Amino acid sequence: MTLLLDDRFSAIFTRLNDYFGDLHWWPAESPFEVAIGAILTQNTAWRNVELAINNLRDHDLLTTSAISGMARDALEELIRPAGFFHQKAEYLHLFAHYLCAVHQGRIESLLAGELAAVRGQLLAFKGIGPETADSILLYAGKHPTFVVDAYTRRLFSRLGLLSGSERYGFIRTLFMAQLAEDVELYAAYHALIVEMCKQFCHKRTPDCAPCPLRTVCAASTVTLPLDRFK
DNA sequence: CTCCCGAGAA
DNA sequence: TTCTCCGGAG
Repeated sequence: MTLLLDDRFSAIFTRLNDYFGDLHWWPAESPFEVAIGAILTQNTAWRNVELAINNLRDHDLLTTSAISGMARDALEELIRPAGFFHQKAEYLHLFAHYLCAVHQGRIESLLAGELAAVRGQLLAFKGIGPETADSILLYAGKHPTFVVDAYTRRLFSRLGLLSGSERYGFIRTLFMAQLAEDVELYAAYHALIVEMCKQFCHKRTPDCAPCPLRTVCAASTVTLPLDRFK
């Protein structure tokens, strides 16, 4: 794949970072809690994930051994607010069981390997796809991998930098090729993209008028002169 | 492609 | 009532 350097990817980061500042992602108190959140938030509003995680925290169940040891139906009830609770309970169980059986219950042990190798191991789990794997790798494992989600596709297609239908791996590789290999940069950028879409770049009716990227956005409904990106 | 699912906003 | 939400499996 041939990729030409395009400073717009860095320019967008700068604009977002100037506007939103440090968002302090990922909101979690431990690497394993990051993984739980990453699985629970699949196609689910973070608000609902917080309800589920708080249920687990209130019962001191945010550990691999606790998750692994509890009954499936009890786990389902606690994570119910996060939706898709039957499958997510299975995913959490499978992951926690493995960590307890092979890594003494320490996700840090699994995440300690090389990026590509650990990524392959994560993707082998039922319930962990590319976005969930990259979220765990980046925010729990501090590995330099870029997280691509529906927000990334939507924002950058509206900006005119993606069509939106590219494969996950293509978009991930594109961002990593355009940016310095930096865990903090990748972590902050993904957080900024999420916040940007939650506040302005909504799916159906984007709020373009107050959007901090309106002057550089191809899809902005705000009428502007043609001096974009300068 | 369809299905999985609750919660709050529109 | 419908839509959307920090996707993934079959």
